[in-house]
Amino acid sequence: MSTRTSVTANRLLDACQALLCETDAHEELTTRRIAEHAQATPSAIIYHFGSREELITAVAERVYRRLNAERLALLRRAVDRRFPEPADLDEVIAALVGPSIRWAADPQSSYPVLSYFTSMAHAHRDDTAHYRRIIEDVQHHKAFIPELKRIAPWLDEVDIGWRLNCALGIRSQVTRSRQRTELLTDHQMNLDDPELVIARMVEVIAPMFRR
Amino acid sequence: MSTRTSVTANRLLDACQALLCETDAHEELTTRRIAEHAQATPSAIIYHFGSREELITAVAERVYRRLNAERLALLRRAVDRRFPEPADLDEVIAALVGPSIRWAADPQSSYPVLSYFTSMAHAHRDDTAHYRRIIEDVQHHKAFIPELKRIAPWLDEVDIGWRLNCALGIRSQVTRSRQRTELLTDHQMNLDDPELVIARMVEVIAPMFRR
DNA sequence: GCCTGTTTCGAACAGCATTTGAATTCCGTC
DNA sequence: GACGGAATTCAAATGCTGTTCGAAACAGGC
Repeated sequence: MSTRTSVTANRLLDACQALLCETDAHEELTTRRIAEHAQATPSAIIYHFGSREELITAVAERVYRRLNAERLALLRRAVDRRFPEPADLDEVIAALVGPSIRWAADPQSSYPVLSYFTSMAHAHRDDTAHYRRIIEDVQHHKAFIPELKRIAPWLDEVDIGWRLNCALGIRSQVTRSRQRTELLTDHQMNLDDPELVIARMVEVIAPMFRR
Repeated sequence: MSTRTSVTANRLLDACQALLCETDAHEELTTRRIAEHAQATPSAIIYHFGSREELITAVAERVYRRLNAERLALLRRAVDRRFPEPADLDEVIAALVGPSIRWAADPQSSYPVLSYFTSMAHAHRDDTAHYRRIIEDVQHHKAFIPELKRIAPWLDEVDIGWRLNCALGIRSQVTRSRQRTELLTDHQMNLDDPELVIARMVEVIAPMFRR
């Protein structure tokens, strides 16, 4: 196997990402089509990544990293703005859920990669690390715990983690089950405006951290 | 195609469900293996159901129906207990999320079917009805709206639907991302005890519907 | 007995991810 | 510039997959 950094490897990553974002027909995400799109052969995928799944995982990891960086940058900004006082709760929650919501609403973004990847990781719940590894990486989320603890010191760390987890569940529901959200709200909510959706989420999540 | 009710069709449904529940290796959910387990041939799957996916969908539908019935029975019980007063909020929320949580915690249950099915339906977001049909069926969830409206009359129907949707997101997070939940709560929460988890969820969801 | 419609089955087919081994390209060293 | 060994590419082959097809087996009404 190679270093995963050759020009071909990068073209494969880009091709895979493009196919995941452009089309909704993920049936067509075959090694042959990815390779064709990258001007390579299916064997190149195996050579550089070991398997088709590991290529997809590598793509997802790239995208995840960008999303996480955005999240953490927003958290830092929220903290800095009030330091040394605790950050504003609404702003921290917006930092937590905002990037996902904005990406999911933007048809230009790479969000479909994450959407597809998490579905797959859940379906193959068995499996050899490489799917789960990314899904279970909660370090960036854990970064929110200390600040939330400062905001709501009467909650212990378990309570904070539990509420954080619930907030993430709400986020997933909104980003990944858009149509269900629409049906339950009778199409009265404008899900195309991410800032409005974020405000709605803050409105529901913030009370979890209040007395 | 047949009526889907012949003895062979039923054996195929049972075999598919058994394979989905028994093993974690869903790679192995092939037409040949399902057929073998049902003492039939792969062609029988096509003949009775049209495709492998439609067989899986039929299995999921069967399981969904049972879960929904359980949910609605609990809702009715909660309503009847206080009639003509509005039902107890905590009890209504427990009716909404309880069955899923209990099924997910019970290794004997058919919950893996739903877990697998929803993942697949999300991954193939493109697609021809037959996956989505079940996922987007929110009628049983909508049944909760009128009662929640009686409990929290100061919220309009959109607010209720939105909060209901958020509650479902929390439920999904807990049932489907168990390990993430464990990590965020530092393994301090006993996720094996469904009643304890339900109580924790009520504690977080109920405030959404309070003034 | 036959005939019609339903159900089963085995043999094919196209497509898939991956393996293999040979061919090609690359690059530091002579 | 030429050599040698490693890194990379590729075409062909392997063993899966879901599905198609046509022939066989079976059913029940006349």
